[in-house]
Amino acid sequence: MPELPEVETIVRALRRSPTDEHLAADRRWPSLLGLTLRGAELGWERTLAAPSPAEFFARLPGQRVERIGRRGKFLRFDLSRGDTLLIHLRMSGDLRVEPAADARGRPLPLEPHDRAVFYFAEGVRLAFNDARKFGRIWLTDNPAAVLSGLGPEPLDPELTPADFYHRLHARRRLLKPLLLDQSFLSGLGNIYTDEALHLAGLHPLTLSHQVTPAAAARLLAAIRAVLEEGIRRNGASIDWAYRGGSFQNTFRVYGRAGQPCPTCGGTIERLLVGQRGTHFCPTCQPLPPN
DNA sequence: AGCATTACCCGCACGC
DNA sequence: TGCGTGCGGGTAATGC
Repeated sequence: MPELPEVETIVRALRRSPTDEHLAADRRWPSLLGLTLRGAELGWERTLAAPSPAEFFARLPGQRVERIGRRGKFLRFDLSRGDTLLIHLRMSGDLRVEPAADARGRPLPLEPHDRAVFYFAEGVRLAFNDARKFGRIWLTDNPAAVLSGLGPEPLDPELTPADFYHRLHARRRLLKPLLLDQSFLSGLGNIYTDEALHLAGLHPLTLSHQVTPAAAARLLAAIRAVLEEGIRRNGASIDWAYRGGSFQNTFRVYGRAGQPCPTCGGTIERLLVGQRGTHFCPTCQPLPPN
């Protein structure tokens, strides 16, 4: 489900200080910062990518959450004994923070599809819910080994239009699958890629090495614009996975095949590119002659 | 050799 | 009921 803006929204919510003014209004997200892990349980063992369940259960208790962050579509929790907890939500993963027990101390029931649950000494728990079971969790003292293949962060100002242009020309690939490739750029998924290509006026089948410097600059600006708009709207909520965000209300092309293009009024088309549904406006996003 | 492409796989829920 | 589809990504096989 989640792409960069959805993961960023979750990270910001998990990070919020308990004294934060919003917390009183939204009890779904007490801050996890500073809380101490007491234990965990797994509802689906394969959700744990590493280490073994035995080692996972042995290493977790007693570690405090010192930092919460994001790298690409990974959530990252730095713990107090040098370990890092990494969570990738893949297609259908979601997180909840909630009390672990009621006022009488009775454990509260879990939801269907809760694959992992982290219990904290302070009485709250973090539940990882994932209907499709594609999501993964790592507990590691070397997070760089898991994250090392990721390309640059699209919102990092150190990534300049010139860098981006050079990266595009270092490959000879279709723009759509290239932008989805996390080793090229980290954080984009199917929705924001289609939205960015439309905003930049580039056909998804454009070859990366034929993008001009001006078009590369436009594309990078469009990627940043759609990601920032997504973050501002707390992400997108689509299909049966509702997460509170509203970016879906501003989709220009994604999921709108057969409907009018917001720019020119022409009809949005849908293609299959690399097994992924791809939505675009043939008028606003012409395919350059080879 | 190394890069790019394609097909397939992984569980499940939903709409038609 | 059956089929197509999906906010992701890993792997294997094939092609240039």
